[in-house]
Amino acid sequence: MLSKKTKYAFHALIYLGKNKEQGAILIQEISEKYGISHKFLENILLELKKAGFLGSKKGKGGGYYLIKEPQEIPLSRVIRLLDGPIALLPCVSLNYYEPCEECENQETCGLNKVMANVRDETLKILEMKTLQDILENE
Amino acid sequence: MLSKKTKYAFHALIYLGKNKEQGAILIQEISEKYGISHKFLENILLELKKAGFLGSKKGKGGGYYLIKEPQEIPLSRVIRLLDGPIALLPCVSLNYYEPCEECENQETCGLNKVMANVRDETLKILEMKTLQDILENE
DNA sequence: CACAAAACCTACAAAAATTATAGAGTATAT
DNA sequence: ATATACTCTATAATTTTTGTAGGTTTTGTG
Repeated sequence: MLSKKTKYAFHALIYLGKNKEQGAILIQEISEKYGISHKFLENILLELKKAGFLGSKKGKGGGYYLIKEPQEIPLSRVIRLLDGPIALLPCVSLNYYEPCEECENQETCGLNKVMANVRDETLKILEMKTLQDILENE
Repeated sequence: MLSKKTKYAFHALIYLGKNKEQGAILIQEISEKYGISHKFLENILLELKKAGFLGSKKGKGGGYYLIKEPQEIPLSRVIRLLDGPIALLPCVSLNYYEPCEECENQETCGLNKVMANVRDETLKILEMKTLQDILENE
């Protein structure tokens, strides 16, 4: 399951995507809309900004806005950013690789091989689906 | 990522699958093989037994053994048993459904629709892959 | 039958991760 | 100059995961 952080990130991205033409949007507007703690959402939006999805403006009239096209934001990137690895095991993670402690030889580990396969198939889906797909279903 | 519980469950199933002809196998044998705490593994094997994957025998000469064919144990069932939902959101979980608090109307939620789609695709993989596939790669 | 072996069961403790909050700092429009 | 609203770091609270303790029950064996 996605963490709340990631779920909230998606809600924020969706809201910003739907209201693109309005320019900068307040954290507060989004947090009230979805009943998310203002401060918690603040951290999330900041991460999304640092990752290059959002832009922001300080001071009066400020707020956040999308700086990427919705079709350039695959689910996989958002999930990796907020939740970490998509792979089911650390030893098959492309972005957060770590060997499994209990595994003597990764080369001959059947679990490793099958999970690498699952990862590839999962990534196909999560890289194909983008914010655009979500917006089209709203 | 899978929890350690689920990962250990897979290791145990693999070990029992590989050593099928030996009959009942001690918890201790598995826990030592993979460096898993005996007591922690005990709980896991018990769950696998209650779910109908394993049989057991008490007393001297006792232990655990596989009672299902490896091809009858899809990854999805093991993951659901130990880790819970496979879906990325509670509102699209088939086995652990819960509405999302922040979502007014699930019927018109684009996130819901896309995540239901992701769930279907993910399930196709996790239901197709079985313990048998892992054993074949060992 | 007595005993030892090994699974069964419940509850709890420790550790880690997630979720949430606090408060001071910085940039900007008016 | 001031109010507004994002930025940043640290920390607190909560929940989940991981691990431990200790007794109970079943079963094979001498």
